[in-house]
Amino acid sequence: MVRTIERLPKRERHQLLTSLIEDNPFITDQELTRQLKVSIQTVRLDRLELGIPELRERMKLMAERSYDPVRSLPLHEIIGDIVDMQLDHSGISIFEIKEEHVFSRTGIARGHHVFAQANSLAVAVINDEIALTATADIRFVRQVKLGEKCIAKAYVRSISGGRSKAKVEVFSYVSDEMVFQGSFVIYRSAGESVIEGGMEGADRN
Amino acid sequence: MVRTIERLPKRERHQLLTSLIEDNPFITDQELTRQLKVSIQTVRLDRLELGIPELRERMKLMAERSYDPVRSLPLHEIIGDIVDMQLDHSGISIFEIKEEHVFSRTGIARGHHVFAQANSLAVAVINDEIALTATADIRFVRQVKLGEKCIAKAYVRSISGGRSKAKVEVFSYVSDEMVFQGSFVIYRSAGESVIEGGMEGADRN
DNA sequence: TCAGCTATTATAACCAGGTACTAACAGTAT
DNA sequence: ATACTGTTAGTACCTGGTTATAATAGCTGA
Repeated sequence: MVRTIERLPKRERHQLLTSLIEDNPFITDQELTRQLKVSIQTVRLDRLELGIPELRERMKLMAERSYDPVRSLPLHEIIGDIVDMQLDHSGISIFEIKEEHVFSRTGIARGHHVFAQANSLAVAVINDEIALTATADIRFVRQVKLGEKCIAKAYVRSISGGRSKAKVEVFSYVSDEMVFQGSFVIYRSAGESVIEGGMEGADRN
Repeated sequence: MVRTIERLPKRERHQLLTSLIEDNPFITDQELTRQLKVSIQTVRLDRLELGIPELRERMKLMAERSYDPVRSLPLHEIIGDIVDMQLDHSGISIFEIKEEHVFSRTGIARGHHVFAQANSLAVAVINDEIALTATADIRFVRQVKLGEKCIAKAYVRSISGGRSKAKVEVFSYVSDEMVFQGSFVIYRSAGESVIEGGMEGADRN
């Protein structure tokens, strides 16, 4: 038969359908019919097989996610992904600079995102129920730009003051080049009452 | 007639309807009918009068808002609301600590939010096309807790280094009590090329 | 007292964007 | 031939509405 050139095998069509919906969740089956050049039933069978819900369900899920005040914020716990962690000793996290972290005009990351990565890592590396940043001495060595991956390394330098203070140094790199350096003093509660003057609490079990 | 006790005058019903939808945007007219004890037609006329779109439109709007990568993030430009601004001299912003800024267990604000307010204010107060944080020396004096309003005051202390550097001090208060203090060095471009070592760019016209 | 008004309710037709099911047909494999 | 896969078609039904038209109740002013 004159198998039209357009027609894809099922597997490929499934992939295409998935990616079409992924980068436009607001697309209707009608539209998909047009783009995939198959009948609307096929589109629906495909969605069924792939477990992709109907348009309205997709919108509802998105709306619900954005309505949840906790999940809707990216800066909840630790900023960046932990890739290595030795409590009370050192830790490493990676944080990719995306559109939402930069100034649109310049493509340069806003400083507080780089700070947030370093700060949350410094707090996380302290093995204690509650850890709070007391002071920080930071330096932005060079700009970090859109798309760059920022690797923060934290080292616990000392635990002093009757175990109530720790000094943590954090260095952030973009491929071997240092972009940020910070020296943090973290207060820690040794299971006791909250220490005055801090700013961070770490939820940990 | 036995005007049922439940029935509200139109005005009050409108208010109630508005607030019902406000704190549960996922409610259907059917549900509203039950809660307001009027017919579904009345509910719909009310929505029409009040310009409240149907459930699906409401969900769509929410989904679209959360899908827009720019609008979906609260930390885009300046953190906190500017209440006073004298460029190259001083500025004040207010930032309310909400659920999303604190550790759930302790109710204490994460440090980088307080830092972000101070940092973005320090950058904003510099009257230049591009302003970048070079270094910061900061101190969290005491914790800031859920619900507290953080008032940051920035003062430009000096403009030196051939107009390419500015020193800005920021003090943050919760009702007269200082909670944060920071000393920032901001690089500025006097309309020239970008200076190395900075981290912030300010979009301004 | 009665027309005129607003507010409310009822009824029906219609819509988008589906689900669920049943059937038919083409091509391919066994 | 038979069975199986993939695709298309058609129908009934669903939710959560819209739009339009009409009927009813209650109050108001002259």
